[in-house]
Amino acid sequence: MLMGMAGKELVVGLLKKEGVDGKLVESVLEVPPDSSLGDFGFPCFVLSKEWKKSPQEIASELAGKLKVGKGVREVKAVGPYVNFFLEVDLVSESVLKDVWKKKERYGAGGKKKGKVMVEYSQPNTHKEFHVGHLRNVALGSSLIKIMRFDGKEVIAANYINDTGAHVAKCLWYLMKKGTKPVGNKGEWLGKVYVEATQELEKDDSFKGEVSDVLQRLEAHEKEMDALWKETRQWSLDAFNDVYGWLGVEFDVWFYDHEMIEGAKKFVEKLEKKGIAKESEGAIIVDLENEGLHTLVVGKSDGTIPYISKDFALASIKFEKFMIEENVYVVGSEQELHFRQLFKILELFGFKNAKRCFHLSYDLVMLPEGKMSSRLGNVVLFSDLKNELMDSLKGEVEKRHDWPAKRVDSVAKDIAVGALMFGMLCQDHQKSIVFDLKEWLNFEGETGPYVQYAHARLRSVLRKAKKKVGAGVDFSLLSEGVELELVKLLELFPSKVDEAASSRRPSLIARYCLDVAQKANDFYHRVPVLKAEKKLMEARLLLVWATAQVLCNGLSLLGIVALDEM
RNA sequence: GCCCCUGUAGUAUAAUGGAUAGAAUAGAACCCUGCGGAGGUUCAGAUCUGGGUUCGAUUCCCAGCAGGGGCGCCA
Repeated sequence: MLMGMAGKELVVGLLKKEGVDGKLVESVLEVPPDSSLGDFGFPCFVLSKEWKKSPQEIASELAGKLKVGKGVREVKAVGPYVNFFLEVDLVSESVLKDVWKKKERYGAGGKKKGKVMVEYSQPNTHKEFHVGHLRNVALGSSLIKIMRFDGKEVIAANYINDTGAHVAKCLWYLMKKGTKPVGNKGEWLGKVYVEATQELEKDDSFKGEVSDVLQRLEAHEKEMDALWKETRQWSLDAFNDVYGWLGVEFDVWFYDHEMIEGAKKFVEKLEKKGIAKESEGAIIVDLENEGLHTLVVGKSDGTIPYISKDFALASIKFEKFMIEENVYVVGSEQELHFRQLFKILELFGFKNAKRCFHLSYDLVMLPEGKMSSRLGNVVLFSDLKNELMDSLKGEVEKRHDWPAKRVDSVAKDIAVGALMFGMLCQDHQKSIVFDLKEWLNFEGETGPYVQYAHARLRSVLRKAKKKVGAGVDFSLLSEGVELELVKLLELFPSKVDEAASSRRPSLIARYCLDVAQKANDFYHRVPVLKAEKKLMEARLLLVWATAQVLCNGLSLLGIVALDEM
């Protein structure tokens, strides 16, 4: 990166001498699509008006005048572009030495001001955990890793939905049927909830019974409270199993039931400030002028709706945790909800209300359509996990004669790799169509593909039986594929920066794929261990650096870079 | 009805307004006496429609069409 900048400066300097504005050059200078075209390209369109010539003429004129030397090996006009070729060993030396020096910190950004809280996962207790929820967990956990690596202080938060109608429905059915849990209690509870909703659809008269349960719950009736606590814990245990398996962590846990009092107080303050008012027995906030409709912040039966609890939670985040930036990872169907929430926080007067951000993502769909618990076509996380593990254990056993424990552990790392990568490699604004067959196929653009590329590089390093060092002859790395690989490695720090500031983990996933593809290309075309000694040393360093960058990139996605698989 | 998001090979996707739209899967043909075939090589295949802005549009703007989501007491 450092020397990449220096290379850019050399080019800027050369063009400045010919009377081209330096800042202009910096803003438009680009990397050609194919490295055979050069290391940097200057598009001459921008000068066309000022110089009153066609871009092609300008390009050839400039290329003729510019002098080669001092790190710049060649200047060539290609159509409307002036392309620059840098001294190759200059680039590889700076990049590879940089990776060598920083190792697992290569790509990390400097410390940045401003405490951020990222809230994600937010599961409902008493409900099933399916692959749709996995997308949220992948996005949130990866974003946090990326932002931290980029230098931000980030608090990872979970917000458990442990009260409300869904809990009442589940407990109502549980009591009605009097069934006892079998197997994983949390998962079993999720199935009870599905049965409950199906039962409710059959007969309208059950609604009264459920409403009765809800009221007894909110009144903290002793017996009901005990059942709530017990069953809630089953769900929490199940969630923690999932988080543990995925290697996902939270710094703080908030619970829906803890927000009720604060929510009531907040709504009172809203009324005092004249932001909220009474209407038809309910308390509402009119945001019609903002184009955000009218919303209910206090129900006519005296209970508190979902959004008001978010007021209370936001107050805690701003006042107790003193955060400056507030990120919510939540599905796109709640976009209006968050626009309303942020607007009210702003009207209320929170200074950092403008620094609230809803990272919305689209649904995980099935080939036949939307997933729906009601219709029973949901892919449960646990089912997917088990299928993946079965398939992967078989694959690992085919290749290695390892003890069962190691097979298990490696299969798990690959399974997590497949899941996380699958959820992250695509833009979050687009829906993911979930096809189990494809998720069990580990070829192509998948996590295991990247992990495999890494494992092969590590294998070369193992077999070399020679210490890798940075004191090599960099000019020996002259093959096209070697230089392309070096240039890809050079990009990593800027990719991290871009992914963090645009909050797009998918950029890191795509980048890992690019590096893995190039690494495979290199692996097939260029022999390392059979090369002459000096050349082998240089190539070993490149292999080592590539593995390091893949490892750094994968870890930002929550994926283990395996040495053997 | 109004608001938001998305339209790229058969399928699912990538591309700060720039060079030949890049990969993947499925299809066809190949490569283990070459550092791990969970690989690699070759062939074939795509920007919803119509306007506009621009030297230049997959990208930005407008209008349509198609799909998804949302719109005062669900979360």
